[in-house]
Amino acid sequence: MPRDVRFFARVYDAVRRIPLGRVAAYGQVAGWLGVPRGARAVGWALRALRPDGGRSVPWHRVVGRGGRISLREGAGPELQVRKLKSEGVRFVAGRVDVTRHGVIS
DNA sequence: GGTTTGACCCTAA
DNA sequence: ATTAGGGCCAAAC
Repeated sequence: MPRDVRFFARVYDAVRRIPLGRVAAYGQVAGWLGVPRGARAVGWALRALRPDGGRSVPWHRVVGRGGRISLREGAGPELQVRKLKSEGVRFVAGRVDVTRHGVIS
């Protein structure tokens, strides 16, 4: 893997290949990048996406392990939930139904 | 360079 | 079920 490619860019590419209506965990995305323990770094990359508004990256399809929404306060969590629901993603007890919408790998 | 910061995650209590 | 603590990684200070 070319090391000259910025980590952020690799994260964004990985997130882009999450199909509509499916979700992936931060740690899962990290695994795709070859950094199994880099979940936090993935979150860090997505946080940096904020100024952009995430228009080119489906950031809302990335959730915590077990389908938990990681965004803490403000308009964050609601926005993510709204976007997911608009894609047909189901929620159970406040979490994404990961058995149903989790990515296949 | 060392230190701090997070949209994490696992384990133990 | 909920909380606390520690380890993780990459970028920003």
